[in-house]
Amino acid sequence: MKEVADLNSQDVILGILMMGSSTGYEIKNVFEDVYSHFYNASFGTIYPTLARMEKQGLITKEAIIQEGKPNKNVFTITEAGKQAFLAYMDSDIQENEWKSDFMVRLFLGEFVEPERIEVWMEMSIARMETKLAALLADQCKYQGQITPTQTICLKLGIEKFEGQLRVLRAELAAFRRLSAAKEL
Amino acid sequence: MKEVADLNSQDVILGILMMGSSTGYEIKNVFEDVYSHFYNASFGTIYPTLARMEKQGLITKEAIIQEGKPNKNVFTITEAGKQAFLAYMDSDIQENEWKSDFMVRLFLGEFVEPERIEVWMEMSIARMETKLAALLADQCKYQGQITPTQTICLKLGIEKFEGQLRVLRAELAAFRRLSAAKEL
DNA sequence: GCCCTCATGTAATTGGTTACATGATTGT
DNA sequence: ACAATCATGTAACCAATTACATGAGGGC
Repeated sequence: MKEVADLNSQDVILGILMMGSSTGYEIKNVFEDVYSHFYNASFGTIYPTLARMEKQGLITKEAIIQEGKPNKNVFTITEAGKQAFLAYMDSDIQENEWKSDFMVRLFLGEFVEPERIEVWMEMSIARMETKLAALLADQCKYQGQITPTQTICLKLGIEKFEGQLRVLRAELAAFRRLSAAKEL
Repeated sequence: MKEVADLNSQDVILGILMMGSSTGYEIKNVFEDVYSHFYNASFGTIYPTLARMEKQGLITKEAIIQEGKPNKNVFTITEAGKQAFLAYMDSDIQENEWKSDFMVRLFLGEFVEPERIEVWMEMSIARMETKLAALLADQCKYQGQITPTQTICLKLGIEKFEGQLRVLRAELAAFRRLSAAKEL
């Protein structure tokens, strides 16, 4: 038996449902939008989890028949679900987990040509710029209508990308100067 | 069948073994030391992976009999292993994956009392301070003997924690002012 | 007496991913 | 024609975690 439950999709979905009833499809959108820089889950996780939660009585399902669009199932949290959510909020906070293929490569950079490393860094910068832009857009979009703690989340995300970009840009420039100097 | 292989322990272990022969126990230490802010793996992953890799001919095992200490198995990368490593380095870089229980809670902060949020933030700050201190210590310890790209990794890690700490400290102070104002 | 370091390994479980399957409607 | 949006779900697979098992030596 597992002694300390770590962060799982059920708890996060419970949290999303605390903010209002929702469908599996909408939950996926939430994960891709605001949640994207601190959690994620696929349809293959969301739908079976929702089904299990309903069986456990944590949520209820209401089928909505739509015209011109596929029917959908709206899930609502129950009293038991709210208690499960509160139990999660009461549990110890698990450590952040963070896996970066880019940083693994960078760490092993000595085994590839410098040009490759430059390309990696450029790609990484481009990816982060895209994500930063998305967060900045979110900040404008949701301005005034999100809670104070949600604002902190957003700021933390923005700072993360801005900081990484700052370092990466400076290091890429330095790296290029070094390569240029070697070629002479 | 999986079309795009994502970051896995085998590739990372291959990379560690490129830097020199090592035991499972030593690899675990590497994960807990320098790698800790961008990758991690437990003994339950390391030993079975090493065994599989040996069977596949990617590495060779040499048993070392020690006195006063348990015997150990030193693994060395083979030619086939080097090729597998290079194939990994040639593959597309996977997106960073990042799950933060702390940020999930923060996002759902409206459902708990403000005092709880303060405690969470304080805890998070303390944890990050510890990790930052470790990285700063690494920077001194390995100064001059790590590769340029490894230095970038270290800087990226330091910046990450410093940035998060900056935001968190400022927001905690603001949060406290808000709470104090409400109480009057 | 107790815990830490050194050192390796297995077994049970599980949480999650990818790929597949289906299908109407709307926009380019 | 083609792709995207809306919408739900299953099946096969697997990578990884936790807990357990073992055991000597050194420091407190």
